[in-house]
Amino acid sequence: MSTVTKALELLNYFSSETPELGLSEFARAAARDKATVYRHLSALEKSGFIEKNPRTSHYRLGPAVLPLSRLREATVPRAVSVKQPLAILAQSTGETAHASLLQGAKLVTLARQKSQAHSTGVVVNEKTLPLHASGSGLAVLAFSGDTLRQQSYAPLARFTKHTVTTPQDLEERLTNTRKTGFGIANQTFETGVHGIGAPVFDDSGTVAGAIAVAAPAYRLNARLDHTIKSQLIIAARSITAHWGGRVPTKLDDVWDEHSKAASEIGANE
Amino acid sequence: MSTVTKALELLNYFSSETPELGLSEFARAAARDKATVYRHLSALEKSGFIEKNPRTSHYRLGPAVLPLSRLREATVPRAVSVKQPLAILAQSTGETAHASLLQGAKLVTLARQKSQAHSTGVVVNEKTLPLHASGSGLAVLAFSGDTLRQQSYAPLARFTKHTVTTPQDLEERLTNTRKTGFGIANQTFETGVHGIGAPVFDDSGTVAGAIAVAAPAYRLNARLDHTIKSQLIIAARSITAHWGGRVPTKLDDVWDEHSKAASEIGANE
DNA sequence: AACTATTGGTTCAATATATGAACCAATAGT
DNA sequence: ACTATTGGTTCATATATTGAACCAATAGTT
Repeated sequence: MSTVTKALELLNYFSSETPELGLSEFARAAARDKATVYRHLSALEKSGFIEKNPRTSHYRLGPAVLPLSRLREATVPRAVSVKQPLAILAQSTGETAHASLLQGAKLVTLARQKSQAHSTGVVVNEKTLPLHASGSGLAVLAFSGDTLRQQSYAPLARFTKHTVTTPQDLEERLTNTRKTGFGIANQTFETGVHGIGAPVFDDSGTVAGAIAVAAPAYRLNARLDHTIKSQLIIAARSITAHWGGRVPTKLDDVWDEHSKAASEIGANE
Repeated sequence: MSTVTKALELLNYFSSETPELGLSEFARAAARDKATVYRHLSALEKSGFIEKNPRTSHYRLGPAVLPLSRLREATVPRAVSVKQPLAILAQSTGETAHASLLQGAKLVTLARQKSQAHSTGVVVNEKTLPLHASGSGLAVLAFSGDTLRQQSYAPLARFTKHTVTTPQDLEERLTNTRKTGFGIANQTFETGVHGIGAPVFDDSGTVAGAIAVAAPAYRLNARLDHTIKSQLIIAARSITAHWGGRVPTKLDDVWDEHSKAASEIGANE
């Protein structure tokens, strides 16, 4: 592993729960020598990627990331093209909509949108989504290469009593995801929360992220399930197009099936 | 210079004008060996800080900067506390308002707000502001340490025929900035554009950035000048407070002077 | 169609750079 | 007053970084 990679890896230890870390904490977390970590942190600080909290003398993210993020968004617009579909998704389903970006083996939040329809709703926090236990994660895994899938096997963390924790079970869910076109996380990440996710593709020709709708499990009936899935298809297709990607033919067909089924149900009502 | 610093420095070669660069371009720009640059770029790519455009195989900023920027803003809110004062600034002056962040020896755009008052207005592009030739830059330089001032001397680039290009002239302007509490850039950066800037401080106890109003030179009369300065004082104080900083006592007094003078003028009208 | 210049990427010996154990001084906790 | 922790530094050792030379593949010229 190159020095640069090791240094940049340190940035991953920041999170909304621990936005600041001391030198020793870093060294412990990264399991590296204190002197090494110190030099890496100093280098990052010099470049403005981190800075020291003048009061605690702990390290926190620095201002340099802001202009980079602006420029990235100007170069490759992601957040901006997600905004509208996400708003529609939240509004039409009456639930919380969420868009995430695949980052190496992590699924990070890009944007989210709470609906005003109900007084109770799912609150999404800023943590990265688990690939094996969230609707978005399953959607991404199911349509990504083997490399990512193998990485995600490593330790299948348990979040609730419904979390899948064996590679076999996971593989089964992924097969199901490919068959239905949706990643289903029925209380596998958080008890009481039912998540449904769909993959989004970009110009690299691979999965780039996912969108999902999270609803309180008790509110999810057949009708809502249908609404969510139909709206997810629309949103996923729109975002994929904006990101310069193409929905794989197979998935496209599966989603078409769903739309047809939906219209039949509509006819029966 | 550490390897990490050298690698991160490469990110500075991205700009809104050149959002993508090839390997050879990078090597030329950074004046370093191609092999070295290649490894640095590969390391950055591995961490998601850059990615290759699948079509051109050139490098561009990667998705990793987005979540970092979100987290930075969640940890140390900057953009969010600038938004409202900037909007008020633009509205009350009828001109373009701009907020920037001091990043090493660079002044990068944090946010901007165009006013709707006039059909013509100053368009601010995304480039970094020159320290010696912009209102914001002078404001920052005047209230920052010697280290930064010396760095900024290096090559005083000429932008217009009014640009100051000698250290002596610059020092004179800085003295004036300290005396009046405002950085004045009358067509020193762009012909026809008159910029007025004020410094903003944060919890580090030093200048952290600046806000400025840019107006077409022909529109700037005594009255508008007064309005802009008065509003800048309000905005700069508000933002400084939100950023956890304190306006230096001397500057505070100077600004108080201006307010008093303003009320006198008001009385004469 | 042959020539030339340029591109992104790779190799390997030379060496400059990163590493970590031991060591500070300064707080914080007991 | 003692102990454990903190952020930070030193220096010989080892290892990762460096760059000249070298690819194969396009792109531009003649």
